[in-house]
Amino acid sequence: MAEALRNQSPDQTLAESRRRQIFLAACRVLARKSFHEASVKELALEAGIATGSIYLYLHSKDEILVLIAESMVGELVEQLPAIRARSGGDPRRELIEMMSTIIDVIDRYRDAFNVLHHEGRYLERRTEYKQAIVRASDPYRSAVADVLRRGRQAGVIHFFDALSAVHIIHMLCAGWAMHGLSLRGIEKETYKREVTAILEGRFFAPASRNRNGNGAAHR
Amino acid sequence: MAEALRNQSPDQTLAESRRRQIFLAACRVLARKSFHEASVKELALEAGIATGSIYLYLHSKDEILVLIAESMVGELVEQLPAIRARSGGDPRRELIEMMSTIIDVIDRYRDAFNVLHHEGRYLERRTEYKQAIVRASDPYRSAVADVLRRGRQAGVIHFFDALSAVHIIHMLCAGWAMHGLSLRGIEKETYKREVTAILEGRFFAPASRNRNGNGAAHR
Amino acid sequence: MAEALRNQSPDQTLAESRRRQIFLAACRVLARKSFHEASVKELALEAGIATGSIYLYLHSKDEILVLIAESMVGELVEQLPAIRARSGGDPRRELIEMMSTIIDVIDRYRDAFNVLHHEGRYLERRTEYKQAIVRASDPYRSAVADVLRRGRQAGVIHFFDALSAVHIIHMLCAGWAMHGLSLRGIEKETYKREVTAILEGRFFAPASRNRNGNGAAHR
Amino acid sequence: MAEALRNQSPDQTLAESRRRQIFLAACRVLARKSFHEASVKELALEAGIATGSIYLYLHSKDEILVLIAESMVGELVEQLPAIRARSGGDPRRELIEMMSTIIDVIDRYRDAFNVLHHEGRYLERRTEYKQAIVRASDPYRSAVADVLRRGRQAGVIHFFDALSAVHIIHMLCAGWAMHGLSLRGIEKETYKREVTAILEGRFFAPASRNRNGNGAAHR
DNA sequence: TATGAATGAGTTTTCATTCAT
DNA sequence: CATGAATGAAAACTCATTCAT
Repeated sequence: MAEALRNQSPDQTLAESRRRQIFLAACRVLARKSFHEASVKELALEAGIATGSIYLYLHSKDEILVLIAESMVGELVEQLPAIRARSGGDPRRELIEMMSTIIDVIDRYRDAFNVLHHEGRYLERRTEYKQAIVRASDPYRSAVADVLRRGRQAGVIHFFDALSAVHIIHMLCAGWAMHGLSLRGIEKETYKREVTAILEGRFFAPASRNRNGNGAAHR
Repeated sequence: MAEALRNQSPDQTLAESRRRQIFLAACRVLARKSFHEASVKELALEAGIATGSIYLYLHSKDEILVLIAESMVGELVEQLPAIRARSGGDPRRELIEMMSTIIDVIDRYRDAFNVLHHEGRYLERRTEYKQAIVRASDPYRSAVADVLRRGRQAGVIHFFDALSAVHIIHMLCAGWAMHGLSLRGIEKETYKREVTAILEGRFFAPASRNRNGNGAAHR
Repeated sequence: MAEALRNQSPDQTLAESRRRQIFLAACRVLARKSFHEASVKELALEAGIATGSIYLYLHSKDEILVLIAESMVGELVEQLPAIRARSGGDPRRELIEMMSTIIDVIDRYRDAFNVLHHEGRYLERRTEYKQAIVRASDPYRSAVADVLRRGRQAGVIHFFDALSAVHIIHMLCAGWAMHGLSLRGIEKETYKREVTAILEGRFFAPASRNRNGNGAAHR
Repeated sequence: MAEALRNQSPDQTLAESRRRQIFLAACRVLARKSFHEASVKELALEAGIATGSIYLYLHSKDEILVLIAESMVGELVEQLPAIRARSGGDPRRELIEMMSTIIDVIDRYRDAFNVLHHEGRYLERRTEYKQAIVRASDPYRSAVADVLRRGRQAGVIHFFDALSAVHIIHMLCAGWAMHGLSLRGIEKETYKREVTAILEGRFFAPASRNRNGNGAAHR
């Protein structure tokens, strides 16, 4: 790593490490309170820096949302090559594995993810942030879209509309983070298995087979 | 209508109609700004009443979230008997129709729904609101859980874990409201068709057919 | 006065009286500290209202400057008809009397005037305030410009450029408020007499009389 | 120049040159924003040094005001001997020439002058700065007072009170810097001519000549 | 019931100044 | 001498809530 940093100015390194510090602090604080309940003062305190120091690394409180997007997408993207390698060329397997990884990342930063998911919608409407948000989340959207496209080309994934399909995949992953009391106590692996089964077509019994009365869950 | 109200005290009638006024005003305001950007003053103005009058019908600003939950769930529940009647006894058809209706309601109050979905999580943590939120959303959760249970009993719907399944169904519906820029321009019906196809098992090609390279989308 | 207010809504009356309260408080506070040293909190406290209440009657702290301009110009304008009546139709006398009154008003709100004079320059550069400042000070500028114009027409006041002349008259009045330590102890009437003498042409001895060595001050 | 500096320690030379750098930077910045809007960071940046380095040459931000006073008065004082020489012994001519030079200096550093003129009043009240401000501006005050005194002795300049007279002369010069929108477009020379004419007694027509209806501007 | 002026705690953000390097 | 990251106090402004009318 020392090697990787050799090309960066010390300032850039410092800034990056401080931004990481702030991101992790935000995740901890957002587990306790909403974005609007959490004051900059509290975020800074949790990050171990002075209130004003936040503004050396961020232009505004709202930019924390951009920081969250960048950090989470970054962690996902890092793992994409390994996922692809593991999938043995089957886009279906690649999609399932990718979703599993997405759920893992979302689970790791669950509360920050929820905040980003909701508040990001308002940020997108403001011209100053729109570009930053889109740029930050693009690698994620693209990766999912790409697997789906390859799956369709190979004839193993079927969908009508690519944008809708990407969004639905996203919602199935996001779902893990978004339950309130209703999913309390469910294991993450249970959730993953359920989602996988749906995508693999085991949710509804086939109409033709219905008469057989084959009621065994998930053949 | 005068007849329908005859059993209620005049006070309850007025209160109900004012709450409806406030709910509809909140929907309009929340289309423009987030819950925290929208002030009570603005909500009252939009509802055509004085700032202070809000507190005659609501205990606090946060209670607007409870009001939103009650109003939306109420509108869904009204239609459940008709859906059931239309489904001809097939829980699969009933589920698809129910989801279509849920998406319609969510679409009608899209912004209020998003706010409720996000902020509700924080409300649930506060003991004063927990009960109210759960009570308000229970008819919705129950209705979905019930169809799934009947579908499983009939052997036509398969899932491992009931809570997860209910939640996933919810997320697939909620997904329609939660897209930001990414789904701009997609028709609601396109989205519904995509979701239905996934539940009906047409998303992944069956493993056996994979080798054939059958690339036709959605057989 | 009760009669004069009969046409105004109570709200307008309340707002006007609160604005007067704030203006007078600002004058007192600005005698102690500069505009930037004086916080809104302190201004409100001095006016006997809560911090936030300032914003019920003013859009921003900067609008206090507009309020000062309006209040001071208002007090001057009230007296213009009487001055004119007293002047017996001689624009020279009218100008001298008008300047005396201006100096009196400036003296009454000396510190507020200094602040307005300085900070107003920055306010003028901001489009949101430019119009308000110009509108507020226009009656003052116009009144001075008008006397000068009439004096020139009557052949009793001589100047090259009207704008410069108005500004110089203003500076001679403003001068009374702007001394720091240097004029400490001088009487206002002494200052007025000095200014009057200059305008009446007694400052420089006429070139022809120079040789006489007539050193008597102000023949 | 190397010769001229031979007597100074190298430190003083560096400090002097840095202070000049800072003064000129302040003039540029104060043309854009007020003293309170201009941050030390911006002043340092404009001067081409680091933020913290300002404090090697100045004890505080407020001391910039003292620096401005010293620098401007210094530039005026340099030219006093030449003015005196040119005036041929007539204090009236000397005063007019001195005012012309003062207006030139003020015009050169117009924005810095305005800031000094206003903020200086608050600095004078603080014991730590009072002496410095008085010491810095004294050569200016004294020079004007001296010409007036000589003019009075020679019987060619008439005034009642010396302090008032000095202040009025100052205000007439300062006036050039202090116009806002009202004097936009007026030439400096027009302004000087107007001021000179007033001091030379051509502003009001003599009472005796009034009847003649002599309306020619400035005989 | 209805109003909306009043409150003051709490928010985000800025910035003069310090000090380790 | 020079730097600029770090500090934390203080500022302007907002707004949920109350209450006299």
